[in-house]
Amino acid sequence: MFSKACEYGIRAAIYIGQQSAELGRRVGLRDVAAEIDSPEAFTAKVLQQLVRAGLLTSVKGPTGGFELTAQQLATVTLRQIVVAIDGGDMLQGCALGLPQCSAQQPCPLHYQFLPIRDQLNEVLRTHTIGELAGKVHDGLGFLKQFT
Amino acid sequence: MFSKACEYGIRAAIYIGQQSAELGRRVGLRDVAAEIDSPEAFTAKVLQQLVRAGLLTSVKGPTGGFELTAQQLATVTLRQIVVAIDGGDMLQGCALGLPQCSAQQPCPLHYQFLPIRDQLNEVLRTHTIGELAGKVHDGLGFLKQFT
DNA sequence: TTTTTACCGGACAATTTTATCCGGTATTCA
DNA sequence: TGAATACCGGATAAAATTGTCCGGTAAAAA
Ligand code: FES
Ligand code: FES
Repeated sequence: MFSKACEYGIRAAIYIGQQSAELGRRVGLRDVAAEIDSPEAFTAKVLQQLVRAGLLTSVKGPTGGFELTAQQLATVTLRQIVVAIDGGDMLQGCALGLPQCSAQQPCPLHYQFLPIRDQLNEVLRTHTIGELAGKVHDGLGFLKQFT
Repeated sequence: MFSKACEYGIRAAIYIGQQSAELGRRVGLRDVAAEIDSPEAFTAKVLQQLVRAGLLTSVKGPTGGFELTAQQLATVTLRQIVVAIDGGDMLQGCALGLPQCSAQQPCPLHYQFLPIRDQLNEVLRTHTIGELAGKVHDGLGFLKQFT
């Protein structure tokens, strides 16, 4: 579905968002990688992408780390993260890989896949990081497997 | 969504199925690759996978090529092709990459993604190659872009 | 039987994705 | 000011995916 980079990016953003929202504190890379169970250096690259895209904030030096501002918590959507990392192909492209998806020359699956893709877009578009972070805080969602 | 190999495999199977159903003739690799606009040698690898999985039939020598029997046309589903090439991860795995998707420890997107994944499974499970081949024959579906 | 056709199988190569390492820079704190 | 902290950026490497090449095998036709 999503690339590994995108999976890490989403999980990281939600974790950082939860810490920002509930505890008002920044979290370091080491902490993030441990809490979402991802490779540290690779996660750093993904977070840098998100920072450059303006979807989360970073601060250098001691007491530094990553955080989501109140504004980011309320407005950054899953879709923005997915687009920033994976691009829009999965959100617009043809399921069978035709160079473009359109009703002009639809692939044999076009009309079956449209509602699925629309629903995916809807989910990604209507959920903010703050909202998902709330679920984690309430114990309704997990970002790694606890044995 | 799907891997390139899987996209080629689905398009190829539909094209071969259409030729088998409507014209009762086998098609060669060169023909397949041209009609679905895919790299020839790579497509050969994918077709070999599908033959080994019993989802389509190949015949060597002159007048040989690939075909779908009447039984295969009526019973082989998209899901079988996807599973044979990409495996079942996209059909069962967690959207955020957790090692397993379950309501025991759901990721924050679990309940939003379940209906999407269910609908995807339903589409793949309920459409046979013969059915999709019919759309191509009727001009309702395309397997490559005509300019 | 010989030749030709076309799939099969394995090795190989290019590209993309995933992952690591390390020095540089900015920031905090003593 | 100096030292420690932690993100930044580029280079590098490993792995997976995508793509190619070529000789081998089976089958049909001459
Ligand atoms: S043309 Fe294939 S999904 Fe629209
Ligand atoms: S646990 Fe993530 S989709 Fe089910």
